[in-house]
Amino acid sequence: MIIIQIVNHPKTEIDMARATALEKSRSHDRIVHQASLLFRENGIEATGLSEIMTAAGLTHGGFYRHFKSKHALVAAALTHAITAAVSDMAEAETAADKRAALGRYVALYLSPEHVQNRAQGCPLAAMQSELAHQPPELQKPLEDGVAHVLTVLAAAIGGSAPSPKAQALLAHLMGAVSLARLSPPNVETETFLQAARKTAAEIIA
Amino acid sequence: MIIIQIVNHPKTEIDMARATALEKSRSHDRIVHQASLLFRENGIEATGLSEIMTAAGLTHGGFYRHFKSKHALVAAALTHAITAAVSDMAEAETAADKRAALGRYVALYLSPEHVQNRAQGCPLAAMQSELAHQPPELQKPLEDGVAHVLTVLAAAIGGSAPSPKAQALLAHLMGAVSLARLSPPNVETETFLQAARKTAAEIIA
DNA sequence: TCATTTAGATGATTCTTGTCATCTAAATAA
DNA sequence: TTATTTAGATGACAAGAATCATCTAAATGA
Repeated sequence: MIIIQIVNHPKTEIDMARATALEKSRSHDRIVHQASLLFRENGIEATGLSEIMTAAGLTHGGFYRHFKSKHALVAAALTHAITAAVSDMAEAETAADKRAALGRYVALYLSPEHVQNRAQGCPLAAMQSELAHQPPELQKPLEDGVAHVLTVLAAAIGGSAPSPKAQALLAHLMGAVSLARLSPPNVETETFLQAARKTAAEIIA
Repeated sequence: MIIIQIVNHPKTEIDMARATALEKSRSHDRIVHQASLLFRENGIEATGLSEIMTAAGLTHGGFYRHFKSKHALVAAALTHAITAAVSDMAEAETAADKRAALGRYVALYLSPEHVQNRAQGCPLAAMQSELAHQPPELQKPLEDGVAHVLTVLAAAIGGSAPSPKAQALLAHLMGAVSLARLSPPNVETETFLQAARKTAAEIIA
């Protein structure tokens, strides 16, 4: 009741719009977030819209209030995931001891946890081959995202893009996690990741 | 007419069976080969059975004379592609100068041609993320294939599996080609591949 | 109070899959 | 000749997808 009274109180135009707009914005964010998890976990094509909407607590029909197509959602989810990944790296870029921070990031990337946690891990490693088959309108967000990651890595290493070292490092990180995911989880995994960390350190040096 | 006469001539049982069996075997091989190309080029899920059968010069309905399901074809196509890739490497394993032969293989893998030629290139690099989502019955052929590749690489380097060097090398190769394919083709590609070749050489050394 | 807007739900559509029963044409065997 | 086998073709089917028109319930504004 109190809520209703409050709602009925006069508000500024911005406030009035904000109430519903906020709801929609929250739904929007939930859809994007769940999509980014499911795409990484099960693949883009293998994930249906209804699965995503259900995960977001909605039904499939409401989807087109938020996106004009599945492709548009893929773009949003990809950008979302890359942005999150870059902000993980941002620490390495701004930290006092860049090298130490970068080392911590590399150790996190080349950890067994990351190998197992595909849904919350690096979107490039998780969706690599599928990303190459996306339609042209997705290529630009993708290429921009890759370029962004490379810029941040280059800065953390101590140079500026285009940096062959940053490229070699990213390639090595992605390849190592991908290969680890193609092999059965066993005791060798850790020694393999150790070898990958060693190589990564040599690339940075 | 002559042909008919020849056909009507008595043959041994083996010969008689061989004529049709050979036809079927050839169709079978064409299906597997075209599938392995299309899966790498456009993705496994994105490639329909009718597309594959048309590419093999047949119609979609005949498919189930050769395979019990699409999954069975995926397994056959994957094994086919990995076997072909390994035989490319075999030279490096048996050559007099193993290191030089391995160097040639690495140069070929990290070439612009391989980056562009996804359909005929390394199946692991081409289908990476999709392979991880395949059903359990495909995991064993896949893991065996990866293990086989690693064994051959380890032998070429001069050790035996499990070899952290071979693992790090394969990871770097796969990652470099994948990353190159995620970026727009431009002049930087060659300098990036150059950096990747340098790192590969350091891993082997 | 009543009219308008809109986020989300329902349900239908259209398309594409993988799958399979059935038909054909040719080759083999009797 | 006639019967049998079978690789491949035809066509249908069910399941699942993306998409979208329409309905609903609630909130806004007059």
